[in-house]
Amino acid sequence: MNIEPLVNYIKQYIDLTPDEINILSGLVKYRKYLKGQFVVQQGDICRYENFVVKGCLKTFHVDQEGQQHIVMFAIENWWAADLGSFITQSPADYNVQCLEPTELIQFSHRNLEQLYRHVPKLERFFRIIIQKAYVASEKRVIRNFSLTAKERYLAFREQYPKIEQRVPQYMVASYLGITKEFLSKIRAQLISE
Amino acid sequence: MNIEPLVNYIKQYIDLTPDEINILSGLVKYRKYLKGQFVVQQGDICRYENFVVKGCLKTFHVDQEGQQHIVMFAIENWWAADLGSFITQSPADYNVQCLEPTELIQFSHRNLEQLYRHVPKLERFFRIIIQKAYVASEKRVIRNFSLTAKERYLAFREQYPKIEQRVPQYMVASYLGITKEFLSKIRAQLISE
DNA sequence: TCCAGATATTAATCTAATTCAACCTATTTT
DNA sequence: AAAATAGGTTGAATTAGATTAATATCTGGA
Repeated sequence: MNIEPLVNYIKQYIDLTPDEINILSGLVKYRKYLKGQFVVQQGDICRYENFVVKGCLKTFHVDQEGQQHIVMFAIENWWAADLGSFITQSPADYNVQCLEPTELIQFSHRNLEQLYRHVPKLERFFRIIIQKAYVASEKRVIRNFSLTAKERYLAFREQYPKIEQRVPQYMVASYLGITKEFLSKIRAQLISE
Repeated sequence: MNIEPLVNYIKQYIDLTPDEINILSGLVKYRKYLKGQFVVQQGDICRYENFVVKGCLKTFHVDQEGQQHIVMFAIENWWAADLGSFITQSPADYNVQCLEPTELIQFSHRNLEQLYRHVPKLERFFRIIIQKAYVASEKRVIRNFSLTAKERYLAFREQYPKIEQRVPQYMVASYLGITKEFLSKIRAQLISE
């Protein structure tokens, strides 16, 4: 169980004493997944908030017509979960699936509440993390409205170059909210410019 | 200064002692705005996180082409700010403007940090609030991808009936990411059905 | 009461993006 | 080596929604 990446990540935002690190490491699970495995499935309750130690995941929603919409990707030092489901312990709207062999540090709902009690500083940590996620999500809403598909693709490439290299193109298209064919055309056009 | 609505709102999530309420009320400002006034302007630093006691506001972004995109509306018992700007105390991407005479309870960045120190429970409160906001924002991203403009309008009407009655139709269109003309067409179509 | 500005509708034309269908690689599987 | 599978490209037809422009309606002052 390699908890170090998580500790380093947390230390960017708050200090942790060795004692607190011990409490933390006693309240999380370390788990490995194979490529293709589901960490959360739409309709199930999301049991864990997951910190990615290694690997790559996609969070996606399947709509009434059976179409897949990717909400986000997660790689090393990111988080993956259906947070809405996790918070309220109600059925998930999203699936979280491994695109590579993946290792996660998992916080169960109950243990996270315990953790808040024993290390209240972590309440602050998670507030800060979620604030950042929220701000990013709002920016995405605006970008989707004010930019063309091509501009959105360029912004994605700029912002997440590491992800573009790790996931197939049709998933990038799904993340951008366009068809794979149209992304292919955009790319062809960019090359010929 | 009418702090009661805020206290009642907070008490939905955490308990507050009379002492804590006192500390709180000592660290917030109460301010009235006229219709049309700006609470935050794009480019300025967002000084306050604002709780709406009375009134109605819009948060919007003006893009390079000068087009206005409404990110959210806020009415009684909601929050209004450019949270990204507030958190990092950097220039705002959004404007927050009053659509009616409005009364706000304002948390300055510095006072909020003090408040966290004196009443650590509030760290928990704001974490919960922001979690909810984040989940709502993600849902909006998905809805924008998987629903047609008509479906999005119907969802908006369902979810925020009070807001639809209070703001002009062209602002609803902006919130939905469509033109006012197209919204008008959708409405005509819905009536004739 | 009437005017001016703000808001809403309608219709014609235009365009970004989708759909569908065929085809083209690579890479695994048998 | 053949066949199956996953990923990517290309082109023609279609559509959701934008743009433009003209007209209509509503509203709150002087």
